[in-house]
Amino acid sequence: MRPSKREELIEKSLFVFDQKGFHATGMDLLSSEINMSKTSIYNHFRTKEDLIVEVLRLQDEQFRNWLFRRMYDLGTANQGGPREQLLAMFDALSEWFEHENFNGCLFLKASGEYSDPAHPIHQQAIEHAEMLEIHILALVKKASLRLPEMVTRQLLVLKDGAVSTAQVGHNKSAAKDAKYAAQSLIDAHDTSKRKPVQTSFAF
Amino acid sequence: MRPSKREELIEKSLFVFDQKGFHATGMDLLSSEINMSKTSIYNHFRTKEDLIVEVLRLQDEQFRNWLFRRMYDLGTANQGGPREQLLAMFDALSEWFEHENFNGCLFLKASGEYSDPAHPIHQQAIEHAEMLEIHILALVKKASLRLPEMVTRQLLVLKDGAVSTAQVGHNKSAAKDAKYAAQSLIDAHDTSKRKPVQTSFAF
DNA sequence: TATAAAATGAACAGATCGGTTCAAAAACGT
DNA sequence: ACGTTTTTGAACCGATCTGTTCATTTTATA
Repeated sequence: MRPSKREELIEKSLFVFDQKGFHATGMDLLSSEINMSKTSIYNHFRTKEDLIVEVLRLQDEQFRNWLFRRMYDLGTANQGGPREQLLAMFDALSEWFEHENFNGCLFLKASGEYSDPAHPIHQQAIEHAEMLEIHILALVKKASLRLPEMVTRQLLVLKDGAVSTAQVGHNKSAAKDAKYAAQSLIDAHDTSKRKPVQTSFAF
Repeated sequence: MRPSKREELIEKSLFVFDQKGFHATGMDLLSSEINMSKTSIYNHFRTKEDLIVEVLRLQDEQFRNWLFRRMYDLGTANQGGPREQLLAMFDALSEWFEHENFNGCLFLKASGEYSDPAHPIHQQAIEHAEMLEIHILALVKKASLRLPEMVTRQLLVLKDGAVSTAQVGHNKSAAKDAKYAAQSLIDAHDTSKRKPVQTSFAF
């Protein structure tokens, strides 16, 4: 069994599921869209759901690789450090949103169509989020931010909010808005800066 | 045509679609779940998609009514003003997330299953977001925050991020994290407080 | 070039899809 | 109590669903 054929199947299925949705994509349609016989598909995967799980695994790998690489490249330019890499996440997101094939987050859509958290497909969405959190947390700690776990979760809330806002489409500036919000958050927790005053006072 | 039967149909369908998804819910199953004959359903609605649009209209009305009422009640306690109402949005979200029937945002799921922005179902999701934005913007302006449009979009990004984080389920503290982030944001744009310093400086 | 492995198309299975039809029953307004 | 409206169940339609079967062709390896 050549690995390339199987990989090609998963990659092309990823595109179709992303564009048309999981339940809305029938196996006959998928077969014709990716130019592979249904017999072959079922020779590689026992069920449609098995295929979807593998599709999500590939997307997890591809997305994380792309995002972290992009954060690094954009963030380390001009002597940028971990703080700049964190902020570059939102510039990377912006690039993603502008892409012609952007159609929302596959994991978000997967969790929506398979809402049982115990379902293997939903589990993949959960695992993807956990993997992202590990990497972001490491960067937040490198940036010496106070309350690193909370700041990490907040940055990921901003990221997910930008993604879902971009998916629904009511706000084209989601990535930029999220970036400015992230800047405020990071500055407010930067140990190298004076702690911002939280209570009101006169000038 | 009695309005009560039709309303009952929409309300019960709302629950089923929310729990099982749109494509995953067949009309025969829906018919039995809501105890109404398929003939009657199709006497009220020409197509399944027409029904879904009406379901989303009801959800828009119910959710906005509930959220704004809850923001007002929670936010105006203890002499709270618009600032407290805005922050109360995240307390309301937290209540929602804790509810036994919480299954994510119906509009987010709708936009995921009907990704064409021109589709009437997707349009309902967009309109819902716009209606929310109008109300939040009014509150932000009442709170005399600088850059009210941007702050509004940022607060909504935090809200959507908390919702999608709670849907995927990898973070139970999403509402609380979003609230703290919102506090930072609001304080940073409060005209009655000293403008927070954005550049680093020594003590 | 011979042999094994993999991919193909097309038919098939049983279930379900969205939607329609119709005669009978139930609920309604007056 | 009447006639109208609404609801019902069940059968039915053609299409599509996930998944299987199988004989044939293509591809890779040796």
